[in-house]
Amino acid sequence: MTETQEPTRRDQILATAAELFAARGFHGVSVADLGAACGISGPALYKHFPSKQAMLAEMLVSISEELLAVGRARVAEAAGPADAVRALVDWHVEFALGHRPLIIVQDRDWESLPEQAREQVRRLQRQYVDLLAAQLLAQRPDLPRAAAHAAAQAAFGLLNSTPRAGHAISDDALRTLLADMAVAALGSVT
Amino acid sequence: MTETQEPTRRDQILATAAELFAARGFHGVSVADLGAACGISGPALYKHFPSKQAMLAEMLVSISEELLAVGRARVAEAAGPADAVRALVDWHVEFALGHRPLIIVQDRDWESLPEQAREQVRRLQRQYVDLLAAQLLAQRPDLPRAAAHAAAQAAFGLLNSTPRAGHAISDDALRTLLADMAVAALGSVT
DNA sequence: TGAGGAGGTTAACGATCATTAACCTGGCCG
DNA sequence: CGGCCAGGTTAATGATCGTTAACCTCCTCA
Repeated sequence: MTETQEPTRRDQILATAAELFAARGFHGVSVADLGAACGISGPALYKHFPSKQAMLAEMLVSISEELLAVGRARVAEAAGPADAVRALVDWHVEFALGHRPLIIVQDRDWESLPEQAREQVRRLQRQYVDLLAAQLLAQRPDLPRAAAHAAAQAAFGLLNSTPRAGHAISDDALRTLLADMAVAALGSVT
Repeated sequence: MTETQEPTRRDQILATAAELFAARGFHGVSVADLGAACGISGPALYKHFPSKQAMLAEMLVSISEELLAVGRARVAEAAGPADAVRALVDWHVEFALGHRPLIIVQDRDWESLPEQAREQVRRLQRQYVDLLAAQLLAQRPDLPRAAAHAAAQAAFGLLNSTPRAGHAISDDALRTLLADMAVAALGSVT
């Protein structure tokens, strides 16, 4: 019952789609390209997804949901605000390093989503940023809310620079480098 | 001789193009849209630019050149590495706040550039990041080059989160918030 | 056995777009 | 005066692309 599901065909398609979208942009990949990369061709994708936009929507909604859900769980487990900040940063950098293409697509191509999914993703992302902002406010109650929100957003901007980086540095080194930088940046907010 | 040139028609077109590209993405703006936003219509743009891609190229190459040139000047004026880091961060945040659309377009749509311009922008951006990385290395000679480079890139990722922020916070407050965060983040790199 | 659906295929359609063609117009200069 | 050219216009072109249609072929299972 709790065994891990083997990856379905849809998941494989989504994974290669994420890589192609990350590399060339949503509009830079045709369904023919995408099909070819999956070993099938063009219109066969429509047996699995109703449209090209639906693929983008599915991948972006699901990662936004996962980021938020796990983020909330980590905050709940934390001993206090400082602990929670560290936990959120660690979670985000762990996710970003493990899913580089998705991170790239999420902050480059979210505007190509259909209206409904775009709103959903925006709402999830906003809740996710607010999760971090709330911990900053818990630490420094006199911090203006707008400043806390901007600081949280800036921290994620730092962490999301990850996937664009070359591979001249090991993942482990990059992980601690980025996490330390983000925590230091957030610590400087008064 | 040294008087400031009045903005030419081309510049006005580039400015509105930057705003439209930032709002909807390079592929999300048709030449008809862009013409309409300029008060002329569609093909008239070809009296000023040889192609739509050429507009993108001109704006991205020129801002990359300006960022690098001024960045070098600020470093040259600086008293030492720590001073240079602060100067580079201040310069970048000043530029980013003053040219939000260009910053958005630069890191979202640079892949839509024609081959030649893309290489040129990549080279300029790399030199710009190296400018900051070099100051970090001057401060901490035993820092691995790859780590310095990654740290510099992360700092710019933080600063470039600026333009996407809502306007709930004043530009002045945002300027110092981001600059302090970036400096703190860079200071944490050992 | 044989019906049916899941998952392919290729061909065609319709829309959108960047770009070009062909043409117009008003102001500047010889 | 008269021609030219900078800077517009609208209409046509050609390519690309997402999507649909029509058809095929196993595999499953009653």
